[in-house]
Amino acid sequence: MPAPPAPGSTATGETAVEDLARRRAGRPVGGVLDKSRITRAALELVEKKGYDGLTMAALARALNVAPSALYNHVKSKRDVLVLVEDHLAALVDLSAFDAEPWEEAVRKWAWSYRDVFSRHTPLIPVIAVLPVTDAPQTLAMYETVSAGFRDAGFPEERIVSSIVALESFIFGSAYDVTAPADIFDPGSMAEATPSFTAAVRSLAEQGHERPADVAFTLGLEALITGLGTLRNQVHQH
Amino acid sequence: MPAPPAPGSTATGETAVEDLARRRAGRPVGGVLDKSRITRAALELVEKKGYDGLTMAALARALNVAPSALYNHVKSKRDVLVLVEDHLAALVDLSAFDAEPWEEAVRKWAWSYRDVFSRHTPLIPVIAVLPVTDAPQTLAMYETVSAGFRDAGFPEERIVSSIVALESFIFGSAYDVTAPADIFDPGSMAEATPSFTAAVRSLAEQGHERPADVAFTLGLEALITGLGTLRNQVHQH
DNA sequence: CTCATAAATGAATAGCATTCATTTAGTGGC
DNA sequence: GCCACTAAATGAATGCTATTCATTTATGAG
Repeated sequence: MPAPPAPGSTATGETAVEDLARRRAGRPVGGVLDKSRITRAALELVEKKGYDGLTMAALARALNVAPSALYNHVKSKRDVLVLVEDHLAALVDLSAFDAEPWEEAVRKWAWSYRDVFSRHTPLIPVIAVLPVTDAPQTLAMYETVSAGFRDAGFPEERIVSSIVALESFIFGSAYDVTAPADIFDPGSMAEATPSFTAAVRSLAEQGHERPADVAFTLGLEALITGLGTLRNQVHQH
Repeated sequence: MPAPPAPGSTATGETAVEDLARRRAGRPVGGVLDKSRITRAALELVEKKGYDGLTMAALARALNVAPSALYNHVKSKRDVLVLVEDHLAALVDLSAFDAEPWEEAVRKWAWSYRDVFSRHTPLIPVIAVLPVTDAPQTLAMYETVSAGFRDAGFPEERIVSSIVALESFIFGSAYDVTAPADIFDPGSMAEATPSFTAAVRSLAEQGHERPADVAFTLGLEALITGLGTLRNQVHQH
């Protein structure tokens, strides 16, 4: 039976011990795989070719390896997506939970979270149902955010639900960013939909911001205000 | 050049004229395709075998037809998904926009919308970036909801953004419904994440409702309250 | 009766994730 | 210094997938 992940293991599942052993082995350049290298290559591939270009074959090719070799390190393509997701989770800005008031901390976290995953929407169906155990960096994010909610005076039993509500809004909003600009143009159906057509036109006329940003601001501020009323005490500092 | 869709065309793109012509043709049972039949078969297939079972081959088989025959009626599999999506949009409950106050109308719409698509999450990436022109029933839903917001006193230029914000929350929440029950179990990482672990435990202890429903209620009520403040007049009736 | 057209066929293509028996190479034990 | 064990790579093969295309079939109009 394999030992549980060592406490010092990184997000990609590599331990310092394994790494050292590998280094001592003195293998020539290229051809040697590990989860960290797979993650890095997958991310580069996605940035270069998009998620359609992220295939097991292409990933293997980028690593100078046969496709089947990948399966010694991940058990499916989904595993690769999880590795990428967890790497991205570490990029989400949590700094405001240190010093700033709850409202501002949530605001910065949410915007950063949305921005990161709006460039990686194919991961959203994966994250949304991903057990936190499989994604240590994502779990670390939840820990920081949970602590922020607790310190802000949220009752313990409402913290997870509040975070889930925000996260749901964030995931949905990440899609909006990638939607085509004319997604709401009713075209030839305009006469049949007068109220909607007028509303779309009205937004277009005075909108200078990106429409997705307007909606995100609107929803996020509503959520911050609404969820904020759950607090039973003010964050002192 | 083909004529634009007739005014009387249905959600599935069939006209009464075409239908009549087909009926007069008196073809034997089975083997004859149209968008309506394709949509119906796709929906049945999804309900029986899930979205993994919805392949062009399986769909053709259900219709007693060669896979390539489908491409005379849809130009890609995505088109099939759009047909299904638009059929589902017609199932969303809009009745409360007739008589009930704005808050209650939005509440019923949102719950219904989430429930319908929580059983069809693979469609979410498709809907989220789908031009409304391609989905008449979906567009009809937007018209009803827009009119409801207008009548409730929303300024015209904020209506679309408010709906988008709600929709984003709804799509994200639809994923939550399908998530495994133990998705937040920190497992062996519990000691490393004390705040989060305590919050998860606290929710589990007193939760009788489905966790996804608690989060949805929390977020939805916050959004209704928050967005409601945009109104400059009360809905009289 | 003829012709144009819509719609179905079946074969072929290219790509996909994944499996498996086999080979290679490097490490720890003796 | 050899032997055995194991981790990791290979390359071929499998069974899917959506999609295309030249060809055939059938239907209704003129």
